[in-house]
Amino acid sequence: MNSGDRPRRPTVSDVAAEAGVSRGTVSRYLNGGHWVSPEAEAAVAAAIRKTGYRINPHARSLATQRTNSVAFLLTESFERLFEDPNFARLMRGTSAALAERDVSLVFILAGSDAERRRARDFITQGHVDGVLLVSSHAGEPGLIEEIHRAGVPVIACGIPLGFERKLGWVAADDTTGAREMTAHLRSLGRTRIATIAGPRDTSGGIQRLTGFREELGEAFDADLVEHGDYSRRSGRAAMAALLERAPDIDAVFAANDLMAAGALAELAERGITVPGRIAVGGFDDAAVAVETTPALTTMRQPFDRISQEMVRLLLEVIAGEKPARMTLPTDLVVRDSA
Amino acid sequence: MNSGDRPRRPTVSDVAAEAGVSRGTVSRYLNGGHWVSPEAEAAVAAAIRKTGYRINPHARSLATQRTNSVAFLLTESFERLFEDPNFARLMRGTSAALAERDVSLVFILAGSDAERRRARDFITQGHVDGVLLVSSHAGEPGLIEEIHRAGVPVIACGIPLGFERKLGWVAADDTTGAREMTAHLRSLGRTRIATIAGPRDTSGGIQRLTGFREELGEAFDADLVEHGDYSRRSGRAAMAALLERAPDIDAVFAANDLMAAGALAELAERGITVPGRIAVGGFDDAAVAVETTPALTTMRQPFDRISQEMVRLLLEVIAGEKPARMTLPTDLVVRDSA
DNA sequence: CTGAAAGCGCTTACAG
DNA sequence: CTGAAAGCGCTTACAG
Repeated sequence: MNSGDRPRRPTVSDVAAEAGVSRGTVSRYLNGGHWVSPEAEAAVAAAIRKTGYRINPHARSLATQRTNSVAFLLTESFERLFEDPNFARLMRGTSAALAERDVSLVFILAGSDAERRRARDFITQGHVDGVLLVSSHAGEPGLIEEIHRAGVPVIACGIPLGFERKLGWVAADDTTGAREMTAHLRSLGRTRIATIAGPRDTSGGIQRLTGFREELGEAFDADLVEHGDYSRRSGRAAMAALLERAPDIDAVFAANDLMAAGALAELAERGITVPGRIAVGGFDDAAVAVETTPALTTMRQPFDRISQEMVRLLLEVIAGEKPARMTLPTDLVVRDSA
Repeated sequence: MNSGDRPRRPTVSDVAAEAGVSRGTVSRYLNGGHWVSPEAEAAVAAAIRKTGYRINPHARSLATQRTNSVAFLLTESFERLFEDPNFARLMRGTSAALAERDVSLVFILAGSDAERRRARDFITQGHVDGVLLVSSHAGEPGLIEEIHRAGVPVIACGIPLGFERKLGWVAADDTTGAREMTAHLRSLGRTRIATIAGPRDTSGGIQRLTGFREELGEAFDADLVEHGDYSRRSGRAAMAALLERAPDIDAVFAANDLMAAGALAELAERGITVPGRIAVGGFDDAAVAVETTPALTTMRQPFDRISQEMVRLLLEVIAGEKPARMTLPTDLVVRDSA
């Protein structure tokens, strides 16, 4: 630490001396209080109060081989982090779930190669007990591979392409969700349904497109598919492209709400009514869904549940169990756009 | 860690044995390579490669009493973090500056009481060598006090109200910046200049208002002051209130760009031309400044410089020096709104 | 330049 | 229920 004149921090030995017990007893008190008599317990508690003792996490980690902290690893850029609200929801959800169990969360952003290298070093060095892997893109197989090979427990958010069998994960049922939205659009009498799909290197992007295609069956028209990168801007561009190509479309399923919002902006600019002439459906039920005009009809992803399960599964793996996989259902939320 | 069948991680002893040197030599190699012969160096390097040795950070921290990591402590809610882009810029800037010196950053959000308690425990327990304190509000004197009392080095971003003498900090020259913007507005011939001030419990809010008042001198009219909380919405509401109270204002200085953007939205809705009838000036030069219509004239805060200096000063304090304070100038950026 | 040894502050069988 | 002792994996004077 800093200034040399800072008094030495009290240790278990100081507490033990003060309480008139052994260090072992103090340690037992610190770790749940099992096998310590009421008298000893009281004495130790008083001694801790009196000395102002604080446990030294490094000494403890060295002895236990545990850090009691996990990493939230986001392989995205700063820009994406702040643009896509889903990340914030996952951060908040996992952070809360972890707090309840008293394990701390260290947040790691690895958008560039240099950052990925540092993240790999940090994680494989043993700074954390496990990692919550959050990133839509399949990218960084190298990073994930190295973390996995180092034996560090990992639970991914969404299906980690290329690692679906090796890692545990919890994902929303994208295929079924996409089918449900598509069916909803058809139930409205729409027949020329287009989709603004997500990135091809994300499981969500792939599966939502699959669900869309499956539900449409014979009615599926490859010309009515345009890909975006989940950003608002890309949704707007995709909508424009779709309109040029097929002016007769009467509905659009966007693979996330941000792109749906972009599409809505493009339609508004062109004076095309929603849902009058074109119905629009999104995915996520992000905050933006209620801020657009008209408000978005969308598929709700259970982010809180996803966060909780990720934490639960990760803690299980850390405790020595084999990694589990979990798929959670989504819900149709009907608002005004479709 | 987890599965009991994971092979034991190699230690310095393994490397030493492999290289045919002592553990001390391996350690010296690991810490800069001073006082180790070229032969020993080569042998150790080879042994590390062969064994796949990774340093154990906890053992090292226990021995050195250093963690080689610092905290980025943000006493704001998740909502604010994602709404105010300044936080993201500071995160990125400090993160980059720290990466260069190979110290890691642990990000801590302490918006609620429970989170503040956890943050305090984490920090005073010795998980990090120091903290970069980022939060506009004076709030949490308790948290700051306890961290300070525990002897943990702290450098604040902006002047930490109540701790301006105790902690080191680096701040933009808010008073001068506000004066400059106000002078710019007057130079445009505006005479009824209002301000949407920042929160009263932030040094930025206070000082930008002070600069505004000082520059106006006799012309200052307390009726033309409305306070916001730095959010876009509050800027819009403040603009509306100002207009109700004084329909004749011909210029507005908003204490940050987000509020300026809110004000612009309100003016647009009322069909009031900018800068035609009312000129609008902001503060920050955030990304939003070039996205509004018209583009915002604003005071640029040197966030990159602020980030770098914060890191430099914190590392100094950690190294044992007394905390320094630093005020950085801002620059007028003239665009279209004033 | 190098090695032996002590020390950093905990935890955890083990014996009692 | 409790204490003595070993061990976790490094670093750092110290002596050579």
